[in-house]
Amino acid sequence: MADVAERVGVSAITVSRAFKRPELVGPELRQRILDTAQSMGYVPNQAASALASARSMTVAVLIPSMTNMVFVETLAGIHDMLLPRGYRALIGVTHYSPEEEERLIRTYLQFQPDGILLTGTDHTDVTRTYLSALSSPTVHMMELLDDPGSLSVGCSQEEGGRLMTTHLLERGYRRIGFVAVQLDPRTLARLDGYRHALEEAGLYDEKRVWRLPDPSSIHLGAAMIDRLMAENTDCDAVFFCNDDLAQGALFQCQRRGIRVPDQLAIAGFNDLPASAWTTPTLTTIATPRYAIGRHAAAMLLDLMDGKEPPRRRVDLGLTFIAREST
Amino acid sequence: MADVAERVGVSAITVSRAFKRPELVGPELRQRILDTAQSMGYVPNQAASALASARSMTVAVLIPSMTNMVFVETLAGIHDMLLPRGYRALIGVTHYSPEEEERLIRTYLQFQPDGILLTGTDHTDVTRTYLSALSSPTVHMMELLDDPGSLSVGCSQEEGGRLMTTHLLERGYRRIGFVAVQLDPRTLARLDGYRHALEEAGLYDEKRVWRLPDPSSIHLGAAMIDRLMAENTDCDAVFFCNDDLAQGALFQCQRRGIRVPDQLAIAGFNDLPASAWTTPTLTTIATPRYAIGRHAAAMLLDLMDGKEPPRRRVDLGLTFIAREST
DNA sequence: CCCGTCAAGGTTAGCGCTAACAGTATCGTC
DNA sequence: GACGATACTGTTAGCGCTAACCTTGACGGG
Repeated sequence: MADVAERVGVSAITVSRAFKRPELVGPELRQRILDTAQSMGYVPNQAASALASARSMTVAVLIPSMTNMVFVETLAGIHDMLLPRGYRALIGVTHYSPEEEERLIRTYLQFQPDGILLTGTDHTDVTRTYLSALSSPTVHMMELLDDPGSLSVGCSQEEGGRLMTTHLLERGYRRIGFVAVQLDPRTLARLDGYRHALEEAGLYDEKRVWRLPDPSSIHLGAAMIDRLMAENTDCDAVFFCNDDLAQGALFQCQRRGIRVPDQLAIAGFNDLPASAWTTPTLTTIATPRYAIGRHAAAMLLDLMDGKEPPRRRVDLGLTFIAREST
Repeated sequence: MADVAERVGVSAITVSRAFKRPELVGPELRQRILDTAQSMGYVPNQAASALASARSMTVAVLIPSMTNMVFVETLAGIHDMLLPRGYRALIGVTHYSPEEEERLIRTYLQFQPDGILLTGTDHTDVTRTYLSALSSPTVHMMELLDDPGSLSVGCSQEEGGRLMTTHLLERGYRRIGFVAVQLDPRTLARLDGYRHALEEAGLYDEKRVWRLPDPSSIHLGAAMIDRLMAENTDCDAVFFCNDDLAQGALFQCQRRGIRVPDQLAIAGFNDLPASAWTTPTLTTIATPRYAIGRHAAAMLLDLMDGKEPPRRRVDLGLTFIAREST
């Protein structure tokens, strides 16, 4: 920066301003500075800038998984919102573990992020201590928090579970199963919604619920159909906590000649792209994950500007999508 | 850091060393320092560290797309390799545009990355200038470079195209079509492989090649089947440049009652998870994308340590997977 | 012509850390 | 008992930038 300044014949601060506060430098001088910098291959040093200004222009984003498209799309929303404003996302993958999240938080605090985006509400006490000791704002994504002190953007997973179960009841199914995998808080909330809806109808039966800690996959969904058949289940419908699971189930039903939905109805969650194309097409619930990313980032931008966001809790709702599989 | 040092009764540099060069500090003093830091909520400031040490412990990673699982898995490989060594990835999405890539490079150079990972070999001149002026090493992923001055980890896309086409010829197909979308260099290399194989067999016909700039999707694959039927194509096999495209085609064939592979054979590329489960299952070529990420990161780690990597060009090969659709 | 105002640019100091070099005990060896 | 090696800790200076304050000159109103 000093070299550029000398070449142009100004002081270093003017070069700094030409980059960071362009309105404070005369237009033609500014252009000369930028051109000279370009020709000299000069690029401002972000570490020095962060140190001097106490602004890292960085947002730490923690998501449970990178291979789950749901979070990747959330990330895209965050990205699209932050980049134009000059902020960069520092992405961490927690693998659904609050302990891993704590470790990542510790690492990422070293970057003095100007804001933090977390997935879910399931954090360790240490994580909570770190965050409350921090001056940077934190926004929680996916699930909604009732605590008025916290900021959250998401949708009600419990309502999703309830919605789908109610739909199945309306279609006349009475022995509705539920397959829960991963067992993260969002899956369990969907399970709660399912249970409440069935309890209200007097039809809840624990033996129609399968809980598996494995990650969701097509393969596992197919394996679950085999298991249900082997166990001679009496289910007339199965609600899978995730679309890829349900897709695997549909594939396997097709292979085994199980007629869907006549013999067994199948429902999913999240509306992944392939769900509109399977045979039969999959009844599911679309979650606004891209919008969640955008909104959470927008809220964070407000907070980092020192503004109070319009709402501290934003429910972006769910879209029920009835298709052929139920 | 000064506060922690004072509390423990040592100098600041000892605190610094307790974190960054633990072997230089006596074990029990080190523990006392770490405990005190923890209790005071002290976390080292990465910006100051980067400034003083001229090491950002950051690697810039540029990928074309976040919604394409192929690159997400590559990212996972990179992540898994870099994190244990203390490096962080700064992820940029180029949307398949060399100009966007140039813009991102400019932005990310501000972070003084210790290394750079790029996808493909298609870069603007300005990007190349930036990189050659830089002291940090760069590794190219996915495609292989013949230039001995460059470092690359990937597999031969052209060979992939050739492999699949040869397989189709061996199975007796003679009027083999190709659907190319996105039209990025990797797709075009597969198309080249396809063309060369057919030319050698004297069976290449330009009218059986479809080129579309749109991104790959199930929807587009399904639409292509409709288009092929509407155009009354004489193809007995179609090689889709991507699995999701091929999956869409399979779904649509099933819907329209087109028998696969008897009436029309269908092949894909990349081996996405669902391809083993469609009806019929999809013949495809598995690409070692996770391994590419790991290897590229490992190569970069060597270079950042000042070591020369064992090889400057690593071909991780392809795996042909014959299934029911051909 | 004085004064206040404003735009454009400069000076000074310091952000929090670590490289490089400089001690200072302690120990074993001859 | 002198000497070098080893293990640990300290001192000094500076990384590249920007916040906060300061200077200068142009301009316009009364």
